[in-house]
Amino acid sequence: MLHGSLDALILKTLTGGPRHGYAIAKFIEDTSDDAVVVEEGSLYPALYRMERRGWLEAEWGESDLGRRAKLYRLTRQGRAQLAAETEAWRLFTAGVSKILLAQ
Amino acid sequence: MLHGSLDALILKTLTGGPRHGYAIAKFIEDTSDDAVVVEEGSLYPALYRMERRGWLEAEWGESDLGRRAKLYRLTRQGRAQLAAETEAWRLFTAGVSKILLAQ
DNA sequence: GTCGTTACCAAGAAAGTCTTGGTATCATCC
DNA sequence: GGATGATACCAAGACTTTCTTGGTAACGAC
Repeated sequence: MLHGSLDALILKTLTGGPRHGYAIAKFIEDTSDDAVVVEEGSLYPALYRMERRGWLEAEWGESDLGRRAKLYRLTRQGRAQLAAETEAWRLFTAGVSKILLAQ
Repeated sequence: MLHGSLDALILKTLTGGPRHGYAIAKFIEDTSDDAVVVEEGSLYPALYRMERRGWLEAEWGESDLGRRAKLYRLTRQGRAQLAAETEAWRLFTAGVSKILLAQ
């Protein structure tokens, strides 16, 4: 259950430099202490979608272990999208918290 | 964009006593300062779904203004569901925040 | 030589939400 | 007296995201 936050999480992960899909998922899971789990069936469609929209660019390269991997990096549009989604997320969760966590 | 939080928001709203659909939506919008907007096309399907699952019970009655309205109230199962969803939401948003709001 | 990890991809199903439309009553304002 | 806005409900279908399940392949460890 990613609740529409996956795009922002991927974009944010890539602010640390280019990464391949598998590494992005691992970063999100590790950093969130497994509170956020990214299934591959969610991850790759999200990457294609975001590349198609111009938020990411991909090229084939190698992983740290020397294996074939597709490396994604942020575009300028991706950075703008991240800023917008982060602010929207902040506002939305603040609104939900006012209701859900009251009392 | 409700990101799967609508069920929990409705359940929480009903802890304040029985309300009809329109009043639930207004409460959520007002309490969140319009950060969370509930479209009717999202609201009513959610209410049916939750009634079908035994989280809510409905009966016809009157609104504050004396108009015909269907009043929903929480069941015991609904309370349990609210507790579970609230905790899941808390954990999930904490995980997302660790990534998205870092730096 | 099987298992776990790394790495990618495809197809279809499921779920939730949104869009658009409809019904009806009542109060207010021009 | 007619339009508008608010209150209150409902239906149908489209859309998007996510999940499930399956597949390919290479590598190391046991």
